[in-house]
Amino acid sequence: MDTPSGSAPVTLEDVARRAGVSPATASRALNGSARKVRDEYQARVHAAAVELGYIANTAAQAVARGRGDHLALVVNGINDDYFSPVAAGVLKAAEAADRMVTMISSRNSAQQAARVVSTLRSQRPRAIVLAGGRSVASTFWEERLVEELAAFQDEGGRVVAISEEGMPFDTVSLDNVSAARDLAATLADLGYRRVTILAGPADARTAHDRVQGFTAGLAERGVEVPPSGVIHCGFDRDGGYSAAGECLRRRVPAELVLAISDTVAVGALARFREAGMSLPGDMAVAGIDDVAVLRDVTPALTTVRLPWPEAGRAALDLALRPTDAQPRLVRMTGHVVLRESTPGIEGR
Amino acid sequence: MDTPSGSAPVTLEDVARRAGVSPATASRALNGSARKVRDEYQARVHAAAVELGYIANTAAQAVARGRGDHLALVVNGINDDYFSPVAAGVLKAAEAADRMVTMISSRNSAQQAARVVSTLRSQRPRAIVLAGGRSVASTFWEERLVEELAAFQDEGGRVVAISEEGMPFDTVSLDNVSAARDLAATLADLGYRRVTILAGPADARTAHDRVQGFTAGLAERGVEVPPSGVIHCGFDRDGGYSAAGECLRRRVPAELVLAISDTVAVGALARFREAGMSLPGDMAVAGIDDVAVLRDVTPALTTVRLPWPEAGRAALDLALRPTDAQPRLVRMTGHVVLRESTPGIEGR
DNA sequence: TTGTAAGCGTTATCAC
DNA sequence: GTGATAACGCTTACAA
Repeated sequence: MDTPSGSAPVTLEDVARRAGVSPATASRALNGSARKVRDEYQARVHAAAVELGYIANTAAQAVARGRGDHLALVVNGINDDYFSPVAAGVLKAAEAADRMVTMISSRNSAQQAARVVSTLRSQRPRAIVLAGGRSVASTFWEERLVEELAAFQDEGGRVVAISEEGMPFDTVSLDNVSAARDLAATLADLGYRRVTILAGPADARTAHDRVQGFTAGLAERGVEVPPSGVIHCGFDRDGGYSAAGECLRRRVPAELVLAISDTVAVGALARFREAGMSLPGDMAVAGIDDVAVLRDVTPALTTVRLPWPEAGRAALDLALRPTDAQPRLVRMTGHVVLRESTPGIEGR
Repeated sequence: MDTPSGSAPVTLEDVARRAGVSPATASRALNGSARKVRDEYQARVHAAAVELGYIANTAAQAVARGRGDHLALVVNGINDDYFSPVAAGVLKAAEAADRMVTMISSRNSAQQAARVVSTLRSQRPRAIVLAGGRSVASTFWEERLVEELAAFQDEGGRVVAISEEGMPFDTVSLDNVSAARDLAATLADLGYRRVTILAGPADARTAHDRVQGFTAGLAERGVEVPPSGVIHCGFDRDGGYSAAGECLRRRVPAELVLAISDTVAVGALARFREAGMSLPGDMAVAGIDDVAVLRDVTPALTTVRLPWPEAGRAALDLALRPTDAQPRLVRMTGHVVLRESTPGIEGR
């Protein structure tokens, strides 16, 4: 407790000596072990540990056991829409399982992700959870990333992806296609016919799937989106902002803008308002994700609620419940939330 | 590269053997060392490492060296207003310094924080950065936390706090008092006289300091805030929402609401709008922090921009530049940003 | 400069 | 059940 200044950390041996037992017994008493330790020793060791303020050295444990018992979480970026909800889900589950989580950002780049996984490998974590959408095409760095993860798995680590299906690892996927389809269909049913899609980056899988869903949902209701009605943009607020500008410039006749994400939608809202449009009167806007922090924008945003925290939880479950079986897949779906930004079309 | 299935990780010894040198030489060649290694061996070892796909086991390194070389970042919570900007600053600086960062949440509780630091200690990181405001009073768990950190420092780790001044560790502090004072004074100069303060939790140091700053800044301009004009609430959006409701209920005559944070301000905005008020016509609202994700609320929020990312950077600098000197202190200040939510009072 | 060998703190094996 | 003792992978005196 009141350790003298500049002291070295208390080791297991210190505890053992103090308790009058062997280091082996102390180890068995303090950390789990198949073996039982006599109650008296148990007590003595625990007492000694507390008195000395012993804290196990996890690095040493990792060396001895061949692998640490913590988890690593790779996210696209700290400012990413999905970071917060996913991380919250993972962290909560991790806490319940009494596991430490190392979070690290791959900054939206497969190259960085590959590097990051490589670094992570050196920590010998129990599992790596990779959160973040992949590319449409399989790029060099995407492949490198998969190799790196495969190598990790090969060494005895576990890999879980929260992303689109298709990686050769346990995966938790949110159904972007049907989320977008449901939203589009619902709004078509509300009467919208002339639709513009803010499509995000052409090479991002998540964006691609959602656009696919939008067009499919609209098509089911007999609504066509002309090529000029699909505007690609960045997967963030500024992307939505400039895409909305482009939308204005092109003078596409539209009564509804379908954005691939809430953040993009909010950017669009800002741009339209700047153009003097009345919202939602002059233009209806909807997004996907139901980002919590955006709940106070005006008009309140119609969106699809996607269970990101649950996905995080599920990912940790997969990570903690190893299996020899083929890669497992957990699919999750969202549900449409209608709000003020897309009033029904009464009499236009 | 193409490791056979189920293989054990490549060790330094494997590399050494392959390169035809001793493990010692391989170690010196791959990881920094005072010693020089003959160029030929250097090359051979590096080649062998690449061929074998060697990745150093940081756990083993940490055991051998007595301490790891990664950093740990303790944040209040993933959904915290300050999490994202601070973490971004820290992570960026860490990346520049080629350091891994373990992030972990203390979930707004000193008790959790103490526990978390204890766990972190077991990882033997180079430094622990503690981000998050402290309490007004020194509670049991606050003290426990400080003890835990002190013990860590005693063992040779470094501690840096991003919080209010006063902890016995290197500290980066943002001047909450003057931020609030500047804002209040500026708005008083704009003509506001009847002011209500959404004060946040009474025991949170950050909130306390900002309220102090508000009243001081107003007092300097001859504006008094009656006791009923100070409403305590949660340090989040919902806190602001309900406090604004309370404000309405009390029928406090006010033309300006000063919220201790942007998030609280946004909650208030929502509540006022719900009450049918026109904003900013019927009520001016201002916050503090300049949270990026809130930039699209309407009306645009007057606030004080606080350099959180820079604080994160500065904290990492302190962590990476050890010193024997007394705890160092880096003070940072913000600047007022006037926007639409607080138009000047023309003729009321 | 290089190699040998002794640690680092912990766990696992195997006698007792 | 317990305790030597040998790993674990790496670093670092100390010799050579």
